[in-house]
Amino acid sequence: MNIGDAAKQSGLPAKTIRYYEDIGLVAPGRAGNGYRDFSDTDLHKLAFVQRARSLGFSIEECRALLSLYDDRGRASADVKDLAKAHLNQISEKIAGLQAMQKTLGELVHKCHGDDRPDCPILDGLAGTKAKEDAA
Amino acid sequence: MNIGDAAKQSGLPAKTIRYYEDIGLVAPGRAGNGYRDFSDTDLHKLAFVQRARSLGFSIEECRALLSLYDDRGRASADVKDLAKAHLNQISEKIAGLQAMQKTLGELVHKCHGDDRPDCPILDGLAGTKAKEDAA
DNA sequence: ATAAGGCTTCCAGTGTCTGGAAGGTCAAGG
DNA sequence: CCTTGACCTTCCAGACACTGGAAGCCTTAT
Repeated sequence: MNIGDAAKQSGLPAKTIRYYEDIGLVAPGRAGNGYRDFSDTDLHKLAFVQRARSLGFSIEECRALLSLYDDRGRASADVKDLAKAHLNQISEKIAGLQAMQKTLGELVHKCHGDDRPDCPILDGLAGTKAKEDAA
Repeated sequence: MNIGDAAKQSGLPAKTIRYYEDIGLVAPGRAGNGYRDFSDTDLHKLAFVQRARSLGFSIEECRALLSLYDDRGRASADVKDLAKAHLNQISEKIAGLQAMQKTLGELVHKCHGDDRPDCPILDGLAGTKAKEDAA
């Protein structure tokens, strides 16, 4: 199967698939004309990586997951550990974003947003009047 | 003021400050010896950018905010629009991460995590048994 | 024969720094 | 005066995960 069809079936752009080959995530064979030739196994791996990436796993985490997937004798605990570590990273990112949301939301709330120049958002960013002064 | 002190006062690494000069966010003067010489205004700008970055604004958004900050005649509505657009981006990121958290959390929950190879996480990523089979 | 579309490789750019090398400057101590 | 160490300078390269584009070969249809 050529790269265009592999792209359609895996949901990944052809460019990305070539990149994945470059970094050694997949190793499709080659047809006589030099075209990449994707087997079913290759396709499964691509789809696997696509799903793992969509869950936020880094490329290196995907590589680790793929090698666990290939290892018939793996311990599911190893996979679970990797996934839990990633869940922690996700939670931290969410917490960070929620903190931003709260702070910025408060500033936005305080800003009247008309054509006058006075702006609590800029004041907050500048560090002047950072605390509420008769909010 | 030298870059080391500017770094301490703004909370930004010296490397980052040099980078910000490179891309034109700040333009400190130079002392006779070639060292950068940061004025109070430069320091304020650096601290401003530091805060804006910590709220997740991109460099280009920071550039826009700085120019609004410099513009005594700005309309606060312009600032508010920028901030609200950024709040939307934050909300979208949070939603995306929460979706990942939910999906991955369910997979982790289903995985017994012992030394046997059977692993619902890998099955889920592989697309086989993606739906719960007697979860 | 030709044209369209898919495939190949390679180079460069995205965004935001970060690390390191090679070398100039400054203040303190001997 | 010389050395040492901390600080400063510039420039190059790398990190992440692609993405775009150019130049050129291969396949298929007309």
